[in-house]
This record gives sequence, C-alpha cells and structure tokens, in this order.
Amino acid sequence: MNHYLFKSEPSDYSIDDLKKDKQAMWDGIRNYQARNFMRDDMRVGDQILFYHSNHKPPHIAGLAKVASEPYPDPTQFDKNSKYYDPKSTPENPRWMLVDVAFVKKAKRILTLAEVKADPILEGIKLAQKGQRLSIQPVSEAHFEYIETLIG
DNA sequence: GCCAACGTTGGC
DNA sequence: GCCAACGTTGGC
Repeated sequence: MNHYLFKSEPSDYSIDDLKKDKQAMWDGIRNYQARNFMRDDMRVGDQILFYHSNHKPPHIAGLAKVASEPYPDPTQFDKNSKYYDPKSTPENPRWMLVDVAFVKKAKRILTLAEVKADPILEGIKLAQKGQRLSIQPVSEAHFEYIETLIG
C-alpha cells in the first residue's frame, strides 16, 4: 500500500467536485515524474491526500484513493483537448493515468502553513522549497498522522 | 501580479 | 550533449 499527495486547483477540480462525481479520471498530467508514479507504482486502493493548490490558503482538503490500474490518458490523442500531444500514439502512448475515487472531506482542513510548522511532518515533500510536482509520494507515517489531524 | 524554482525544447 | 531561452507552477 502506497500513499500519495495529489495537487489540484480547486477552481479547476476540487474535492467537492470529486465528492459529486465519486470517481474521476486524473487526466492532463504532463510531467514525467508524476506519470512515472502513476504508471509504475500505483495500485488500486493506494491512499491519496487531496491538496488544493493556488488557493488562499493552500491546504489539504480531504482523502481519496486510487480506483483503477494505470491506462493511457485519452486526452493525449484528442486534437481538441488542451492536453493533446502530437508526439504520442495509441501504439506507444506517452501519458498514463489512474482513476481516483472520493473517500472523504476533511472535517478540518490542514493548511500548508500548518504542515510547514509541524515538526512531526518534517521532511514531507509538500513543504520543501520549490516543490512543484503535482503528484508526490507521502510516507505512511505522515499520511496516518495527517489523517488524524483532518478528522 | 511577481518571481523563484524547475522542466522542456531546440540550436549548435 | 550542452545550455540558453522559454514556459509553467504555485506560494506569497
């Protein structure tokens, strides 16, 4: 069982959207490191912290889980999509994704400032300077601790 | 809106 | 294969 943090801009796709949809295709990831996590490491049932970026304040908004095996991101083949990638082919797809399912909303959100201030969360990638990766691994200890904080 | 940090692209 | 230029992310 692995643990991750997924970033999303709530104006684009929020935890409430996921709650409404119950499950969603995590499309549009165009970063190789983030893709590699989905393609190589994720299994159904892996747990996810759902993070709201570009929001005041940025915060962890709830929990989700991996709900599918990895498969090719269909938007890479769609000429009308902003995620279209002309260099990718169905025979040799460049971008893979997983489905994500809603688990629960935080009873109490955990802000980035709180994450950074908590000595127990020392070393978490989210708090590291210049950390832009939209999918990051989280240690089991950190995940479980955050789970208790957000209720 | 600014800008630091980073990733990608493409000329050489 | 180097690296300058450019684009993006995302906190502040």
